[in-house]
Amino acid sequence: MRSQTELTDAFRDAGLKITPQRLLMFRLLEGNASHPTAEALYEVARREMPSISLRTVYQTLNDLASMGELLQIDLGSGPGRFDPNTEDHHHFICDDCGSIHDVQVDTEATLQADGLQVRSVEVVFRGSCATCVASK
Amino acid sequence: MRSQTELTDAFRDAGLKITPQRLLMFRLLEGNASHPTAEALYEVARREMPSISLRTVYQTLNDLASMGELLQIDLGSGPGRFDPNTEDHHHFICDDCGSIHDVQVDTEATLQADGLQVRSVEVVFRGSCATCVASK
DNA sequence: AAGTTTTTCTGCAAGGGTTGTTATTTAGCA
DNA sequence: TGCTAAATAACAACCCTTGCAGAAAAACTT
Repeated sequence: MRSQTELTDAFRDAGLKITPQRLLMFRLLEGNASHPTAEALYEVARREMPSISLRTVYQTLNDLASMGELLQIDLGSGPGRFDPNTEDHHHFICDDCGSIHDVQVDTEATLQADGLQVRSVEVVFRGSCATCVASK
Repeated sequence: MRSQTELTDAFRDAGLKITPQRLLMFRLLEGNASHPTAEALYEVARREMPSISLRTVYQTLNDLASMGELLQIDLGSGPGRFDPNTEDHHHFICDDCGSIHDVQVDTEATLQADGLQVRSVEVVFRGSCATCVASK
């Protein structure tokens, strides 16, 4: 995700208006490596802006995601997670505590199935994170 | 997924009973490479057994999945898909028509993040399948 | 700076997919 | 054949997300 200043320009360029709610979201997401849910962001946002609605949080997250500023991670169950890190990376999910960790993997996977036009690759690792391994 | 005979034994061993509903599900799933949804299986099952409930379909799918006889694939949105092929393989999802294709990939991905105890790896490729590429 | 337009906001209702609940039925065994 | 534990069908409820309406606010215009 780009900086608040750049996002402001990008939103204006896209014909979207800059509102206090959106600025707050930009701020909460910048550098956020916790892979938060919409609900979690909503809770934090409410401390600064009690009147903000969950609907607006979802709306802004969707806007950012469709602009490519945000990645949405689906865990198969439970709410979706959002990741402002749009660099090429993958995820490790701790089955014990649910935490998500960014991981770099050299995937030079070669598809053997011919005729398939690959547009994206998502790799999800599951297991136990260092903290949970230690606490066993 | 194992054969109906083996599944019958496995269910009995686990203290689960063999019912007509379960036998029907075994049959519908054996060798099924269509990655069906619960709903889709329900529709097919109803033709043979009109009284079967969607709840029972889900129940049996969950039982099979927790016994490791079935894999559940999550596409991020829409209903979950089920795969009786439990061999080590990955998936290619056509973004155009939604079809799912099994693919073999040599993934010798080496995790660089230390301390993470990997238990499973899920790789999801997205793009356009051969059929959809041809129809463009 | 005030008016106007257009977008966004909030609050709430509704949606899809899956699971919980419960009374009734059934499989498996003595 | 009768007993007991488990499975079933039907229905309600759940979670997460999106649709909708009217009120509010941002940005453009003059």
